[in-house]
Amino acid sequence: MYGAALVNNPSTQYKSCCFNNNSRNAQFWSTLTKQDMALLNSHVICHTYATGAAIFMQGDPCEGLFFVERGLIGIRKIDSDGHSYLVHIVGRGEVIGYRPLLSGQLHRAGAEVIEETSTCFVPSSIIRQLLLVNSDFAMVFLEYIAKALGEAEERLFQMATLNVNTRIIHLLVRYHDRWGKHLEDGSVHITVPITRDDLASMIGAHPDSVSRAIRKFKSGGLIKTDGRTFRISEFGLLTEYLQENLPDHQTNVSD
Amino acid sequence: MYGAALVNNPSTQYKSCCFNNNSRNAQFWSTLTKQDMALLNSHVICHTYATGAAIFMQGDPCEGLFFVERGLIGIRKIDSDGHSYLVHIVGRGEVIGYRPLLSGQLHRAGAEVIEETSTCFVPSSIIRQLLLVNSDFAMVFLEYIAKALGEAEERLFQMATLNVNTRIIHLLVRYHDRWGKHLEDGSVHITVPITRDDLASMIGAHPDSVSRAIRKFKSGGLIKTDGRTFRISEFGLLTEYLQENLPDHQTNVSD
DNA sequence: CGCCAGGTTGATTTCGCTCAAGCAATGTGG
DNA sequence: CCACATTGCTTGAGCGAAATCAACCTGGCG
Repeated sequence: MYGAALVNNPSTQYKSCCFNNNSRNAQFWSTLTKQDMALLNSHVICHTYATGAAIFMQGDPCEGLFFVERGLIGIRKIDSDGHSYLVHIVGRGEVIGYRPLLSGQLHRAGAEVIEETSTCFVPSSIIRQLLLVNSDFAMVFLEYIAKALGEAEERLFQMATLNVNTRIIHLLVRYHDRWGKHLEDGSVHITVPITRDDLASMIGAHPDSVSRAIRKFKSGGLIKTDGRTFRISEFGLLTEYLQENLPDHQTNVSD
Repeated sequence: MYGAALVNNPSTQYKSCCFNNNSRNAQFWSTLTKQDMALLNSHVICHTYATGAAIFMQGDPCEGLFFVERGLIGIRKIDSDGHSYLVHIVGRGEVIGYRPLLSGQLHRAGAEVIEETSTCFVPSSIIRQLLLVNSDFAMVFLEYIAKALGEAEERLFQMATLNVNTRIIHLLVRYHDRWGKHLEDGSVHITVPITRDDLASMIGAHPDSVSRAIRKFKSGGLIKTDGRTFRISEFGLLTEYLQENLPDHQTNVSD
């Protein structure tokens, strides 16, 4: 499941799989020179994981960084009583493992595959080397992590000030922006294949409450559901809900 | 209140105030070369703010970074209805403004002075220049922001899973670690001069609930209070509380 | 003195958690 | 192919934590 392990398993290795110029990768790797790219490509280990596979485990030391070429990954935290919380969902074009890599800490959560995923693993030492020799690359990284920090703080603020219903709507809006499939009839389908339990843990609520909230939204005509697919016919209704239904008089500020 | 403004006000300027080798600064600036330091010192603007002053306002563009030489600063967010939330307290040796600087976003919260504060302001352009020419400096910055991200995610997790009482204890523990004054009798005094309302907003609760929780802790012998000072005679009692009183079966994991 | 902001407390209501039951879809073994 | 277990999800009823509302207390301060 690990870079280190993969090195010893030639059958899983193939290189240079993702560092060509595809648009989502560009953001991250565009600053690399030919030499940098050569270094990267000589150490990258690409691998495809089946649904359910573990990419790394909570508590593991961080061996490097995984660039997500394709697929969907869940970042999960488990507490001492075995309760499990999904804290992030990571998809195509994103990177995981950078926080522990840069802070020198252990993985504080595990990564598991939600949908078949192809990743490009780059060992910590190579990333550090690239950061040191290529300052533009370091700047891109700084910007990336600064934005991640902004998002985390925004979520923190929402968790502190919004009630369950509103948090669900916010989650739906985020899902919509990231994974919404716009159909010809103007409606949007969002399919995120996680259980209600995981969905609930993402917003800090219990599955029962989520169920009730969703029922309410359905009866209110905000959404339709079919299993794990949400259908939104009019996106405006969601944002309208946030405007009208200010549980603590909340609205988004200055961003 | 601003770097830009300060430039036009010679009376408030004085330079090279903080970039000598004092231990808390070391973390951040130790990687700078003499040339870097010269550049930094030729552009740094140091200033002392009185209690209540605004260092920057929510929604402002980010002009640079403030290194906190001394004092205490509150980071405050205000929503569209005028509700105010204290989201951070920043003290000596810490830095504010780096997130919007690096992400290229506006300030999403304002900074106000809680206790008389001396800051060293460095314009964005200089920081960016230093990050580009000195890769060790960039690495220190990456590590700093990665740790900040880790803390934000930890708080997010706690906000989602812990009840009000436990969140207060966690806040007290954090205060203890950062600002606890250890007295000769073994007790620890924590004085953070913010209102109960601000304290409540920091943990996502209402002042009434905080009041009740504190009363409970007092009657349970966990803490004593005198205005805005908390007295902790035995720190172990706090951590014990967290162990025994697992509202959602929580304990800290893997960190 | 009266006023006001900050703080505490009590009474009441609301929200969301807990627990338990039921249901549909899927899987499994006879 | 059916009986049965399992898993994911929903729903209802009851309860507890925390918000809300209102009263009151205290210490500055004009």
